[in-house]
Amino acid sequence: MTLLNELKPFVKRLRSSNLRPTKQRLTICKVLFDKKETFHFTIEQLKKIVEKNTKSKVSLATIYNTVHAFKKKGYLKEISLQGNKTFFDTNANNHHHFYDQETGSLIDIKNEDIILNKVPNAPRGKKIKAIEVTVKIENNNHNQKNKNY
Amino acid sequence: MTLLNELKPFVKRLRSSNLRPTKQRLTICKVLFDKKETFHFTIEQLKKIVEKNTKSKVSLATIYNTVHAFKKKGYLKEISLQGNKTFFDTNANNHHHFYDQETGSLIDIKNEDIILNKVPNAPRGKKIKAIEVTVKIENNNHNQKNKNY
DNA sequence: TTACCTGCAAAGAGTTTGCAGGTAG
DNA sequence: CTACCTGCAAACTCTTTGCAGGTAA
Repeated sequence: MTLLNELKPFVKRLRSSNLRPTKQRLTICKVLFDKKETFHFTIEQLKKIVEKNTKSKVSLATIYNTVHAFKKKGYLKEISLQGNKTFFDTNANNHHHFYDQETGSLIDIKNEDIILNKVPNAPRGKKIKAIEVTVKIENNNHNQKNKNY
Repeated sequence: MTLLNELKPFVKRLRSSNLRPTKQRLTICKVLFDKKETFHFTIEQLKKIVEKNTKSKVSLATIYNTVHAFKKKGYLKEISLQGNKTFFDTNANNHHHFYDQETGSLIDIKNEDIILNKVPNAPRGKKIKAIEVTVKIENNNHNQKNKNY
């Protein structure tokens, strides 16, 4: 395939992870990593975006394969949320989120905007691997709405 | 049915929630609320415990119905975790957890053991509904083990 | 009697897997 | 040529729903 310059870093990244740089994977890389802001997605959403980019269908299995490979390599992080859908985050560092359950939207919280002043000791025989804070948000007028029920 | 004294509070609780105190629901109540410590469970786990208690089968649909009714009433809380299974917690107050992903076990963190010193402002038009901290833990020797891979 | 509840089975939603054909190296 | 990858469909897991028969009030 034609190797555009903009794709070279992704080819390199894939190669160094023992993943062949296929057309599908390069598009997924471009969607995921070619942006300044981190971004949050479900498998279904990613599939739609990738298909819009390539203007052709991509198999669900390929999306799952690639996302899981990237997760294993540490390029993506799976996010803990209520509900059945799995969210992923292109910011693989430990950080925190706002979560609006009504809309399903996720927003990064800058690390300096949350300060944990006290952290418990891990249970015997265990150690702390990561700390994740989820700040659940809702519309300002939520209570008023609820008064009708 | 025979109304044992120990069940009376549950009958009352169910009645006040407009739920009929059936045999199944009373057993579920006993399993969930008749203990000093809070407890964490999946639907599947609760089903097994309830069946052991009643020494008879209970329908999955009944477990789901009842757990969701209790959640709506505020007796149970759904917990945010990675993965496909939904966990519930008999401690419906806002509090935090240790989560060991290797074993799937959840442990409450006492509220005073986590102090958030700084909390971000909610995005425009939104307000904070709850803050949940998940402290992911793993075995102490986890890194050593991984050195083999 | 009436409204509600249970159990079963079917249906849904999200995810994973097996395999035949295709592609990178 | 060989190992790996893609796409499709089937399978799986967890959850929800529809409905007939049963139970509380």
